[in-house]
Amino acid sequence: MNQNKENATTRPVFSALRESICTLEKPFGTVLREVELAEEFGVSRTPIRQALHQLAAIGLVETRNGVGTIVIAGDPETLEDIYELRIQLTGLIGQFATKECPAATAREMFALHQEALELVSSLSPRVFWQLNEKLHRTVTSIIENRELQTLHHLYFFKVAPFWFRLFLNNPEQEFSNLVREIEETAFWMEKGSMLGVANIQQSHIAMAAGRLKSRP
Amino acid sequence: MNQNKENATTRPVFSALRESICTLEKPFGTVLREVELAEEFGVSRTPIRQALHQLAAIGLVETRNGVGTIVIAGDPETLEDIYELRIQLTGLIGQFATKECPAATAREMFALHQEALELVSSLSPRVFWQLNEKLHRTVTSIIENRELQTLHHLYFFKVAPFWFRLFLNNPEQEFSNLVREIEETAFWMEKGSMLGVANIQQSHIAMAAGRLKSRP
DNA sequence: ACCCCAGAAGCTGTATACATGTAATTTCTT
DNA sequence: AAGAAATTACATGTATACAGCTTCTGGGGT
Repeated sequence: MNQNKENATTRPVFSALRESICTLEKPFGTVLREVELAEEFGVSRTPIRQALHQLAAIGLVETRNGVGTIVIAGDPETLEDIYELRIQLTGLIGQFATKECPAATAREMFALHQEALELVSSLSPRVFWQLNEKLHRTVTSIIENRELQTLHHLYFFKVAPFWFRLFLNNPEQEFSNLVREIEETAFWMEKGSMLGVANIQQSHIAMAAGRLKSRP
Repeated sequence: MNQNKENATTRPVFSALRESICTLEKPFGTVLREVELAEEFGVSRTPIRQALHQLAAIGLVETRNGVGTIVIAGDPETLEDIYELRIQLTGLIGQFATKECPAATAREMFALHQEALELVSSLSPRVFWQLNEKLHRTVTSIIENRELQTLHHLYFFKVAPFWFRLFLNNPEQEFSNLVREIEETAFWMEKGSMLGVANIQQSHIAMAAGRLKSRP
């Protein structure tokens, strides 16, 4: 759950695999084999195994003896459970956020909005992913309760495979939604209403969940 | 986070260590050494390391290169964060619980109450731990959202070291509190009000948090 | 007497060899 | 020819050897 700073070898493997999974480069059902990954990353099986175990711990993969490690992120069965809980968790941000919005954070969000406006025409999946991650990290930083911070971070990656699928199906629409989300978040941050930030985040997550439901 | 069913070797080590930590047999600051544990459990370092990594993933320990794995469960610094979030999570049970209380579950809780009444005089730490765990498992079973179930389970173990310390300081008081908690939970279960169950749970957790604050 | 640095001891991190589990394929039987 | 049992190929699980990092200790310089 806590992804530790730790091991210089395991950490990059973990991050790379997590991103591959969230961006559907390795979609639901993909089988990951330790020896293959070991050769790919140029390390032994040991750190690969550690990374896979960490991914299993946060529920992105499942390891089966004699078979392999299977990607279970994006499992349609658990879609509703994950989104419903994430919506509630996001609502809690309002209660556990900093009273005031640090000026630096608001500026960061405005800068992100500018950046997004410039890059929106690219429709690049990689850019879309990076903007989303930056938005997420900035919002997370205003949470003062470290436990909620950890959970919010965790569930970002749990829902990522779902909304990334939405993006691939309709890049223009989702990209413009993202720009609006960033804009509205920046607005409430400047106004200093952390409750507003939480509500906006909650709304966008709930709307994404709705779009997923309507088009499976 | 998910404690997998998995490995026949790693799993028992993980469970045993988790219980040792939660019952303060290995209190905050204890250093766990892989070779020692390996000899103690009669296995190699490999499964021990896996168990320790799992414990680190759920935030009960922290591994430092060249030093050892240190128990950080019960860290006074994070006490407030953990309890505040757990209180909120427990409140969510009301929204995500089964509509009706399964008759078997209510009966289980009544049986637990009887058992608790019989065993209360023992004041045994082990009994106290087991009753608490049973209460927890039964309450968890009425949660229909699997993600919330996982989190509720996770945070039970995260706060365990704190209330177990309360118990050791004042066994009679805490044992009688536990019996009341079980009794009240059983009452609401029989009434069929899952919201009532959630509220009772939330109250007792909040009260425990209060007791911890007043006597550090 | 005190401080600083070097070196040894002991820990975790990584690599690799071996054991065990799973599933597909092949072969033998009917 | 069809089906079931055995074998084989290949996956993860476990054990162990070696490398790198921390910390403590002891000796020498000031």
